[in-house]
Amino acid sequence: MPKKHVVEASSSQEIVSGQRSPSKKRKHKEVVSSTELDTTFSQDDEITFKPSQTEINDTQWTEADKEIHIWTVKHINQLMNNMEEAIMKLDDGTRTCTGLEKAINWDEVKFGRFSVYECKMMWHRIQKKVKRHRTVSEFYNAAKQVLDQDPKFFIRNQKRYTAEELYVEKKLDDFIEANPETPMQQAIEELKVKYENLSDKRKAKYEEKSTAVKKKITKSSSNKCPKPPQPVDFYIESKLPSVMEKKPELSEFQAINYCRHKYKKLKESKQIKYINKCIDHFPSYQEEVIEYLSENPEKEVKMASNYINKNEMATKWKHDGIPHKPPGTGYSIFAQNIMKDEEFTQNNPVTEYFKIISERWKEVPLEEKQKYNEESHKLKEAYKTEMKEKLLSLPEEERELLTKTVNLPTLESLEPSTKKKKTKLITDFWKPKLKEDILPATFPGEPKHKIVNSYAHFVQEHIPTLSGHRGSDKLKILGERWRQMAEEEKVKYLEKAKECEAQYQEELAKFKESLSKKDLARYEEIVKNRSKKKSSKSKTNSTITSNKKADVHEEADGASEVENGTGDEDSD
DNA sequence: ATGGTGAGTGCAGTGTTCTC
DNA sequence: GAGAACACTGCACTCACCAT
Repeated sequence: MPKKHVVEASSSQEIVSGQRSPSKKRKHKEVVSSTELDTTFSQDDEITFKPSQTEINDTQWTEADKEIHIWTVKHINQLMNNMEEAIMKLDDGTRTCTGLEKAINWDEVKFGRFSVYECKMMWHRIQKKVKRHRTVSEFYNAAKQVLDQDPKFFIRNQKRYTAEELYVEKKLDDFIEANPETPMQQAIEELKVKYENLSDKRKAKYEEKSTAVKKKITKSSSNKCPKPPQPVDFYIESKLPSVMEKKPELSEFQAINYCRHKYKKLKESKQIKYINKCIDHFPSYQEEVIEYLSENPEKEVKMASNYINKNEMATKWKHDGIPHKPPGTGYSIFAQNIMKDEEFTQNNPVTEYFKIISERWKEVPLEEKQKYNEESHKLKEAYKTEMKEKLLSLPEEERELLTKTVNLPTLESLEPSTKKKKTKLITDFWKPKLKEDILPATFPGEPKHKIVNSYAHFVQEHIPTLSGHRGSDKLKILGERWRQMAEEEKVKYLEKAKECEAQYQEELAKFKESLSKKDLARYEEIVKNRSKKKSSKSKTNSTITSNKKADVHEEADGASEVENGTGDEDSD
């Protein structure tokens, strides 16, 4: 499994912005005036030169570059010395000029007031001049040397498209060697006939190569950003030749579709092979995109972050030992059990499944339902434990990726207490993460507001005695009792309320004292926000109530209209 | 707006298999 | 991934009541 699965879009953006756009180059070209770059003589009386317009165009000039464009013989010698050192570090005898230029550390080469770009430019000029200076025999010897090392070097870029051409290319050298008298054109014709007489199996081999070449050419010519292949593509790649051989009646397109269909029906254990191939290929895809971006700096491309889909990812994790999520509820288990029955699924239309299941579920006795629910609970707990163990065994980075991509539970959600803790540690308080975290409802450690209402105290004390009544009835009864209560008796609750208020104020003052200036400001902000929310809520509530009332009126009006025969429908 | 609480409601999300 | 039909869960919220 590749360590880095996801490449952030921002990094690819950097690649884009890291390139100098062609327009910028043109700007520089315009700025460099001919008078500035005139050939001059230095104090050393040595001949200097100005870069040609083409050289300026080829180079990425900065404002600073323009000022230091005069090279003397001394400078050239210095550059040569620096280049020698740099080349000695890298050159293993096989590097080409282009390859060397890419690998070289130009920061070590640059010197004095000459920038990297200017040094590069001068090195280009030196190479160009040396090439022109070469004699024909030197050139011939160099070419011969290349040919000895790689006989196909000078023809490698010729693209051959068809399977037949690929066959001819492969066999031509041997054929000519064996038949030195045969003219080239005739040799090609004879090889073409030979190809025609090949077995289908051997032909398929060349067809496969041809498809790959065509694919490569179309890819480069269409200049589209590479896309990550899917597991099914790897399956097609490996199976297509044999499918086409076994089913000659199918066109290539049909054969591909046939492969797709086959892949869908493949067991998960077999799909894993192709999913893994896909994952292994992802770094190559990233490289392709980076290369594409460097060639097309003007394009804004977002690199795919998911190279396999959710299901495939789940298959992969499942295969790697991630426990499979159990069915949700007792009813789900019941439904699942019925669905397992092939007779049931074959004899009923899909849309009827759950109608039938729900009917059967209704007939299940309560005790049995309870059993299903217990089983569900057991499975859930077992899953939680297993999942927790598995997640803990993974490195943190991988765990995060896993929970993000497959929507697997987080470690927190697997904790035994299912209810979320509402109070936060004061140390965690300043960590802004989620929107709701920015302004929570309460401040950690804040004293709870005490009951300042005498009636509320009365309710609090007496409501437990009315356990047999409905919630709404309880307050009805207590309201009645409160009204009948003597004023002297009420004083008790009034004093309690006052006491509570005083206690609350005291606790609040202590709490505020314990806070730092920053925390206090934060707390006050929360209190302010709380009262704002409440007032807006009460406003919306009153609007809803008034709207409801209006609705009721409208409904009543509408009903009366219908009754009176004035509604639109009735009038027709 | 506040205290209390249970019942009820609405919504989002989960699960099942299969097709398009 | 949506949609087909259904059950279920969990959460947030409302409602009922009253006096201060």
